[in-house]
Amino acid sequence: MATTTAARREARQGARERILDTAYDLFSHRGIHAVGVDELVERAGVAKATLYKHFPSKHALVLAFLEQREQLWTHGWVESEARQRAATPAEQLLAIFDLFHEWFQADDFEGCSFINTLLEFRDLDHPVGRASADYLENIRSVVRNLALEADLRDPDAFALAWHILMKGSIVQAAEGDRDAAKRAQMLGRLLIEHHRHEHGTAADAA
Amino acid sequence: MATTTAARREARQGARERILDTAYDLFSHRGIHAVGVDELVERAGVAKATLYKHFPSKHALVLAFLEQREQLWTHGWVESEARQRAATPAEQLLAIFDLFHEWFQADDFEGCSFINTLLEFRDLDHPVGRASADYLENIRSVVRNLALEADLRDPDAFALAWHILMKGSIVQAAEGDRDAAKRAQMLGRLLIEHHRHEHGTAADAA
DNA sequence: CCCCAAACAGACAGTTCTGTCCACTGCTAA
DNA sequence: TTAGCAGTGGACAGAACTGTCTGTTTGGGG
Repeated sequence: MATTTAARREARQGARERILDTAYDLFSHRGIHAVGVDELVERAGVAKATLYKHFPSKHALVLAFLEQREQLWTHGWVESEARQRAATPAEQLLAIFDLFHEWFQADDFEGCSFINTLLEFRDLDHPVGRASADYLENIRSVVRNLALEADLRDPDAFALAWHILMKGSIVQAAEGDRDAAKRAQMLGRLLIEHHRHEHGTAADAA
Repeated sequence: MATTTAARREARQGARERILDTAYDLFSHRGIHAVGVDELVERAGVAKATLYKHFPSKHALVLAFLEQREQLWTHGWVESEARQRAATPAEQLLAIFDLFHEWFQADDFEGCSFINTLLEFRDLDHPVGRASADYLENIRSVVRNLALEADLRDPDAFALAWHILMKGSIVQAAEGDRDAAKRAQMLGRLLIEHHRHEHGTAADAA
């Protein structure tokens, strides 16, 4: 009953994909340690030995999940949607928070898997923690590129500050604040204004 | 060797305190699930039965830890230090990020236990997740009071936005950005300016 | 037709975790 | 002196976890 014939046929033509897709669903919504290998293989309709043939360990599967998350979330969703939804780079940056606003309304809102996984492992030396931090850095890279295109002053500092807004709003959404994206967007407007070239870098007085 | 006679004498005059202190250290630095009861009782120099006499379960101990965290961190550190370090309420708000800056330089930086625990349990219905979210709300309450004293416009919205900066900078510090507090402070200045009464609430144009 | 590679189910080892229990010890107060 | 109480150390049950292994099934290419 757990694995129907149909599921099996599916499995035949891509056990690895089924495993990775299932891992994506489970890991992103419930975290790493809360999902056991037994549950994972059952949900994927796959034998345990098959999982361990495709992935040498659970950690290796976690790394593959994070890579998938970057493809689907960072690039496939945030970057591409933000670029499509607005005309100018500055508006594209702000559009990130329009996306977030829709995301935060979801009942099964899962948060940022890179933040979640990093805090779950809490060790930048561990391969999984390291990978999480690296993928977060790649998000900043997307932001930095938009900042460059928008001709903003000091794109590196801008991206770091902008990312604080992104992460802060995501964590706040996990707390239950459905309007967190709107607040972050307002702050984003102030930040963009602050990084306009016309804007002086000089002292803001005491 | 694990429990010296001195440790034992200590235990005698306050086993509960020793357990809670040890839980505070271990849970705040390594998270909840990563710390087992066996390790905890050994580090506390206490018998397992003693722990379960004072706390009916590990979850109950986690709740006591979170309460302790609010006392020591939220009120005993953030609130009281911020109020002492500056004269005006607006400067006291900004002083929060001076505190954070010092905090972020620590080699054993542990992050915000309320965020960490909330994301670890990822369930606002679970008592531990609920408590974490509640304690985060209490942090906002501290911010809101300072905003009121600073006579800022819409203290509730201000506190929510300000908290995004606090949490975002903490997560970014966990990634390794030691200057995250400075960036958040700069955003904080913009936010305070935006909430000054003289500042118009009216449309910011399209 | 038949063989082989891939996937199957599921038992198993070994560890780790929470929580319970029991017999023993030492201090303190009546 | 003695009774009570708080704590000790360690064994134990029961569950859950990762990873291994055995033997079986199945479908497609030579």
